[in-house]
Amino acid sequence: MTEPIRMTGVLDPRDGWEAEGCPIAASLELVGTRSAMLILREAYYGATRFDQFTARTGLSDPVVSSRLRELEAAGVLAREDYREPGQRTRKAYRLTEMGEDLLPVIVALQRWGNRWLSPGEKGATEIVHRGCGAEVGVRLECDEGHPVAPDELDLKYRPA
Amino acid sequence: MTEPIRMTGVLDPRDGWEAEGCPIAASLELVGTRSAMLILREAYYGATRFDQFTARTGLSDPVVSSRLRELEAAGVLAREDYREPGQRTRKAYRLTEMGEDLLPVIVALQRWGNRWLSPGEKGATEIVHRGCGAEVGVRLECDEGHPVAPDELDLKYRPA
DNA sequence: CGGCATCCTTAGGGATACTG
DNA sequence: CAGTATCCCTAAGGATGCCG
Repeated sequence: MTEPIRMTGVLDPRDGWEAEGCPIAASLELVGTRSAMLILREAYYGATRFDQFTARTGLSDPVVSSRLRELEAAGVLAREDYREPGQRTRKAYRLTEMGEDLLPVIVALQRWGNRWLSPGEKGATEIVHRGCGAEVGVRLECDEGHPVAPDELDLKYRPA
Repeated sequence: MTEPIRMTGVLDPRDGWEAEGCPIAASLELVGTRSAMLILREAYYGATRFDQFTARTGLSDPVVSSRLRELEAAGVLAREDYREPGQRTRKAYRLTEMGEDLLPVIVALQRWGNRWLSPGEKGATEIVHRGCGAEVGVRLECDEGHPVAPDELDLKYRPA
């Protein structure tokens, strides 16, 4: 065990972040459920139709129905009609830019689960770099393009 | 909206990943609750004592108690006694290596929430690179050190 | 201060059945 | 195929109270 990551720059811990202002809490309100995450996982894996989501997640119809509508309302998914030549109209759920931007969260969870919770290497999946074949993870980087170590983080609070 | 991220390399979608083998699902079993994430957030922000976790997360005592024990049992946190000179013994919860390794998940959620859910810029927090001051996010990278674009991902299934 | 036991409420989620 | 409505069960979480 190493030293805990230290974040500075907040005067009083009670000043604000634990409330609704916290973007982490806000994110969790929307995608913090198991069902939402599993549906997003399948969206990244290429699912677009209702029955694909139910079959591949193992979630029940009503749950998938609710989550899809919530995610659509929030702007994470977009529902569109599409018609292949000679086929009838179908519904497709596609990731929006907002939805795609969540990919690192899923990749980070995947990587962490594989590293620390893998039930004896069996039956697990791996996300790899196409071509290169190496497993893909996630790395801290600031908007200036610098790689960031865990102990170089500051927490900044923007008061209202 | 752009094209969905495509993952290839799995023959039959039903072949395995949706079940217990999925490391994402496994991760969610452990840290997929709001309370677990908020407690981890505070651990990264420097909290170590019981009352810090309750005060800063707004969670009730019993919930904090349960989550702390679960996270400790799983190896994410370690409980240790410490004694400052002249003080009585106190309990401290510290992140293990396994726990620190989850940091990218929290940072990714924070960044996503800030970008897409920000409630009007007010009262929110930001994680910045110390010194440089730029906001910190997360970036896909493979074990070979290559930066990875979202459309360069392959899903690999390792059967039992 | 640092918790756990108890009780209660609500949100997550499954089963079944029904509609366009 | 693509859902919705209803019903029910379980897990998440708050309030209160007690105890070392």
